[in-house]
Amino acid sequence: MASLRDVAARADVSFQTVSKVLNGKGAVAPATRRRILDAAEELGYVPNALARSLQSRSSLTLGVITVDFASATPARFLVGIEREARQHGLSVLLSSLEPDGSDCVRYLRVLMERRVDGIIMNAPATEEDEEVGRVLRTGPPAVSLHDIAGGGVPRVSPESAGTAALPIRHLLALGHRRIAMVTGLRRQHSARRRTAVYRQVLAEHGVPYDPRLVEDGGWQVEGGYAATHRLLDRAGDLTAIYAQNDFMAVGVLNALHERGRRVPDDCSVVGCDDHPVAARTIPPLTTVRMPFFDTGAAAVRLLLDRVASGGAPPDDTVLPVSMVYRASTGPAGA
Amino acid sequence: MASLRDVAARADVSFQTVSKVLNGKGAVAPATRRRILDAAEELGYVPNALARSLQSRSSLTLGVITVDFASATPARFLVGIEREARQHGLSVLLSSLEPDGSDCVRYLRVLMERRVDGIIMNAPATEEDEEVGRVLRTGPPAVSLHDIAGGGVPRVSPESAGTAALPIRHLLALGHRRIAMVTGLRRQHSARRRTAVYRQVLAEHGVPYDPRLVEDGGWQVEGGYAATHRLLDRAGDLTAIYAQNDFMAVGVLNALHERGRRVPDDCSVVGCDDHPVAARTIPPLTTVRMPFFDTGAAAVRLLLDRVASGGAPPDDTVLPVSMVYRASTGPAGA
DNA sequence: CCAGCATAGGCGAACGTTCGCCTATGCGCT
DNA sequence: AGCGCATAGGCGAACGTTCGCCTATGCTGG
Repeated sequence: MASLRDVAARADVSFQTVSKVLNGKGAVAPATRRRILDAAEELGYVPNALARSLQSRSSLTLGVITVDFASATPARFLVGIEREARQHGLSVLLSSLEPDGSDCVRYLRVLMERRVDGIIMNAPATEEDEEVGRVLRTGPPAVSLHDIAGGGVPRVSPESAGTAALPIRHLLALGHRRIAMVTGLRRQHSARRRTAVYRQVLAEHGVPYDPRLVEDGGWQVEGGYAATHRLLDRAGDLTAIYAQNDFMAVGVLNALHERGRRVPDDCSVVGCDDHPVAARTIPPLTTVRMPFFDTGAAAVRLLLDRVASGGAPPDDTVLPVSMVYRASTGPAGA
Repeated sequence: MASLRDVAARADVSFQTVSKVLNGKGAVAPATRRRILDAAEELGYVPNALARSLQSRSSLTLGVITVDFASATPARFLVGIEREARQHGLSVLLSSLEPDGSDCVRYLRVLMERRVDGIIMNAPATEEDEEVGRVLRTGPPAVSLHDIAGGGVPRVSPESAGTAALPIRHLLALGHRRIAMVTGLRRQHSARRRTAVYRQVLAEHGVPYDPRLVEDGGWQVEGGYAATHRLLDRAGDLTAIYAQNDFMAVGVLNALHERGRRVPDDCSVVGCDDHPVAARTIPPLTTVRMPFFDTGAAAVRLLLDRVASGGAPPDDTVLPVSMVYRASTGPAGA
């Protein structure tokens, strides 16, 4: 692969002059310029970004560490991140983690070795990992979609309280009192926080908390399905179910169908995320719309601000969520 | 950020000796070794992969160019690619394209500038782009999940003929004759190829081809929904629908439900991909299982072979697909 | 007692850039 | 005629590595 020197030799100038021409800096005579451009063209010269980065001390790369994005949610964050990064001329170096996040520190190190300009974390599994927090604080500027142990890393995320409060209030307003919830992996902060909000909103409306109405669905379709069967087995009087994401809600709908419970007449269902599929489940799903792409984009912008300013970590950013009302919810006891 | 030189100064040796110690090459006295390791530790030394790549002429990076992976299919390929790459110690540089693939050449150039060791393409929109083919042939070894104009780039993909032949044969065996198909974007090769196979399989069974039974669903849930309504409007006698992916099948099921057609009694439905959601639609969806992760992984392995051997592009790799039978299909006229 | 060799570590060069500074040429002005 | 200045382009250095080769020291064996 041709280098500046090769082009220079062919155009009979010094390689620094070639650099000048190719970067449009410095004064160069039109004829020389032409000769250099031709030589570069003929040799198929492609600049070496590695060398450039080495010299300029900026790799124009963002590192992204994400939970396995085979599921919909992380993939959509990732899309938002990638799109925004691209718009700023940055490349994205992608690392996905084991489900338990055990290899996070290792990948952080790889990103640091590659001198990425910034790091975006989307790894709920590492929320309590002190080591991850420590490494993040010593490395390049970082932003996280989740909590980071020990702080110092600004967070950008959809309003987590709202994702539980909105649907529960909606169901309460419809007259429901026995409201079940299918959670994501309960050992994760985000699922636990939503559970706390669930309890609090119920309490505000004078509805007692019943732990038998909460089941772990592990974020997956099958988990939502199995959780619903368990819920119906031990709390058959429930009249509504909130699933913490739409995929689990698909499993919920299926299980209710199997049990002969009509939706929404016998049981209302609310999902979360507003995945395209939610619009066409049977019945179409009332759900919480999450600003996935915007969150990813906001994370990138925040990171770039940090890189540019070099200042202290800014405040957390919270993006609003909203309800989408469809046919899967109705008045209690209809 | 500390460099070899900084560590060397602190340990009072030459920086090359530090390099030796840190890479475990060459003979170094235990005491010196200790001093160097301590110095590196104290300074928080992190090697500079950029400089290393410059010298070693290998970036240990794979470039991936993919269609927008907000939809399920490309995301799952990507996961397969990323997992396999990780296992080989390679990082993944991610670029996603505009829907029309117009920025493909630009991103290829970025990858070449960054001296990636190989390129994996997952961009159906550029299948006919001659320029893309040309650039790919001059760059580092590449592998594509789709066709590349002008050839020279080995292809790794699920068996495309099977994805249409299997479900159509299944429906024919159930006695269906009026079999409709909801395609992906029809201007793409893969969708067109499946249409050709659809015609051929029908012909083999003596069933005439009726263009009114084929509709474009554009790969999306809503597209599948709208296409089904159009199909029912103009060919109400259909008894089965094959949707070229599961998300469109969700839309198909919903539209049939709206029209009061029971599945599978009044109309059978087959999807494609075996997305987790397919197992819990109402009714659960008969579908084609695609080896997404395996395909991504196979692409990486093929690419690594090419990088290692430096040989000529190997043959195309085709991975088998299979049927998953669920409740959405049944005998015709049941 | 010295050749020979293993061991420890230094040193120069190269990878491909960018940047700042220096020099040579030519021209206009007083 | 001579000064100064703009223009064109050369040159050295630096970014942080790795690699191969060289040298100094000390030990072993004949």
